[in-house]
Amino acid sequence: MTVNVYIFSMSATIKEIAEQAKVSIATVSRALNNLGNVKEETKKLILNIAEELKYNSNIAARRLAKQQAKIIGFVLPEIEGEFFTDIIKGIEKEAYAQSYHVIVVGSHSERNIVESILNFMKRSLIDGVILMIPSLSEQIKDIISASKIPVVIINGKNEANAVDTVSIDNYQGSYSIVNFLIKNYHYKKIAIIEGPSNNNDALERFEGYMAALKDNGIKPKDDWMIDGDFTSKGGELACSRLLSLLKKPEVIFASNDVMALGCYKVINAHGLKIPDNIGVVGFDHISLADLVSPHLTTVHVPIEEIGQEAARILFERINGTAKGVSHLKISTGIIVGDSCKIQEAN
Amino acid sequence: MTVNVYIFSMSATIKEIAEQAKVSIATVSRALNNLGNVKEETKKLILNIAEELKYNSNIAARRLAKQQAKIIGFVLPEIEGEFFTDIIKGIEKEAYAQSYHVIVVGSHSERNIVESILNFMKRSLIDGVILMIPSLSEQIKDIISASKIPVVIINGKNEANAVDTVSIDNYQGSYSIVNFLIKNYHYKKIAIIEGPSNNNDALERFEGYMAALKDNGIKPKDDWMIDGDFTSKGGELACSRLLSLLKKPEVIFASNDVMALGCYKVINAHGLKIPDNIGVVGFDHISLADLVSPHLTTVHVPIEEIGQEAARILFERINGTAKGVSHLKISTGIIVGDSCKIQEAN
DNA sequence: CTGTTAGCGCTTTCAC
DNA sequence: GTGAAAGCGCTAACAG
Repeated sequence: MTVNVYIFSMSATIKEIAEQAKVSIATVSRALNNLGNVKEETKKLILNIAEELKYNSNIAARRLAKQQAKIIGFVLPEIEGEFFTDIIKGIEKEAYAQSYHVIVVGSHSERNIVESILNFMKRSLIDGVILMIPSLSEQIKDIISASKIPVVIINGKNEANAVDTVSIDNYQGSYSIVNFLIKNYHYKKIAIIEGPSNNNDALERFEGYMAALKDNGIKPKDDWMIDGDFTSKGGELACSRLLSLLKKPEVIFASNDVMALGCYKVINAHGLKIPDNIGVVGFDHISLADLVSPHLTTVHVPIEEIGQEAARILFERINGTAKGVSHLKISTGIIVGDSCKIQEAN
Repeated sequence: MTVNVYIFSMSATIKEIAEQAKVSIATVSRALNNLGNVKEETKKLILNIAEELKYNSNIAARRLAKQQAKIIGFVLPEIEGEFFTDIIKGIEKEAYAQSYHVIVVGSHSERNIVESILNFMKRSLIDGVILMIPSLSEQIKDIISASKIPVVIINGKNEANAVDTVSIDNYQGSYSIVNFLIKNYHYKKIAIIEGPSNNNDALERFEGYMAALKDNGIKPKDDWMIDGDFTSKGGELACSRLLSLLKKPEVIFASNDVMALGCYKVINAHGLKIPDNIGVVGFDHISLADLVSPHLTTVHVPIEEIGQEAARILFERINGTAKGVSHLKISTGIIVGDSCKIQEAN
């Protein structure tokens, strides 16, 4: 690509192209948009001139005429986290492939999620929107169902409503790592630190844990199911409880990595060694899982893929090629670190 | 705010308002845009009707007429990092205050930065752009200088060119933490693990280190200045080198947190204790700095503020209120963790 | 103060 | 195949 100043010199309009090609603007429009009904010859001529003039269509004008924005929106939740970047990247990638742009709005002190969404939907600013929200309020549900533009929700519990959703397959991820602990490491005494009780991810992860135990003939033990809150401090507290038990577990499944790190801290403070004295596994595969020592064994969540799939589904709906409501579950994988150790048969 | 279905029902146009108010569309436009020259009475009437009709201006139409997009762009670099989210949040916050929207484009396998930028600037899509790039190629410089729309660069070395920049005050951050190590903890033997030699941040951090030593009458020691590359592995290697020296330093200043974590790993592996046997400090204050134990003492970088300031400067330029080229340095702060210990006088 | 009117650049009928 | 012309919804002179 050659970069030169002309690119910015007041991009040519179809009118100018029409003049040079000695045709009408209608023909230019047709040629440029590949609408057929244009003689090959004139079309080539027009395309050449357009190229020469470094023509770029004026997006606002096209939008006005077509009543279509070629923009989708992404509403950021209020919560913090390192993963938005990746989600945005995924969305943007797909949007690029569809020649769409992505507008990002956030919710913050001066504005709540509802307002963000509404502001988006009104004014014919965008053609579709991706929402990332921990839970759907009634108000938001109303907005969505009244909305004229397609909506895809990331990580909402798919409450069988008519909205497309994309979410992590927490159940599968949880099941497979617990199963892995049993089958591969021969762990039998597996504790879990749960997430917030009102959090859907946390709930599904717990269910996966229970199912894996059951399928392996292991009886769950109440003492080994501790409440947590997805924070480091919460992990520490829960871990302390577990270490103070008379019958300690052999391994702790923290239902997110941040809590697993809390466990690391407490276990070290107790003068114990991971994985020799006790194993730890997490869920999420946040970047620091690979930075701590020993490396954390955890469930990998393909974050960028979530964004990309959400966008893909949104475009299916925008383009009218969707064939029913999607509730996509993104599968996870296992990252094998050094925080677990094969147990001798006993 | 009351949410109801009407919001989405084909937003009214100024024409409809004009009909109901029995005035011309021009008057409606004036009233809506607060342009004066409208009798208070009619204005109130118009505003009422607009409210009633849930009027929302059609953005595309306004853009076309005003030749102004009310959108700014943000170009994501190819590099990874947890901080984009915060930067975007900062930008979006400021944009919201100015009633602007933010479009995000990324650079990835299918598209390089140059292409992203060009695509942005052409087509009158946006009114200004914020670029986040590690270094300015000649090509990009050309594009920027030819550009008709304002550009603000985040984290570029401000090469005295005419472009506004916002960057971290690496020198000050580095100087102050090293100074803090000396003044507060009485460290005298301070090693540094440098960043990549072609990285401007790394260079400035090194200079801050040197200056702080000098101002405290401490002579730098070649053995204690080790090359690094901002990766965890690089931190490990450098730390190993330092621990193998006959004359070991008392504390290691890793010029970013990730390398500091590499040090943690090696120091633990050597059976040494932080901060009893050796201290460690970092730079960046990434989220895991607070999750490891002992908590890392490091330099805090206010990331969201960077985005917000970049946007603020961009709007100054868009609105024509800028008074010369800005090269803003964002000051850092010190996060006191537990990875350092006061040294006894010796 | 208010109305008329000419665009902004593009798409899209409807004739020819 | 191609052109003329009517908008899309809004802004901004220009009259009055």
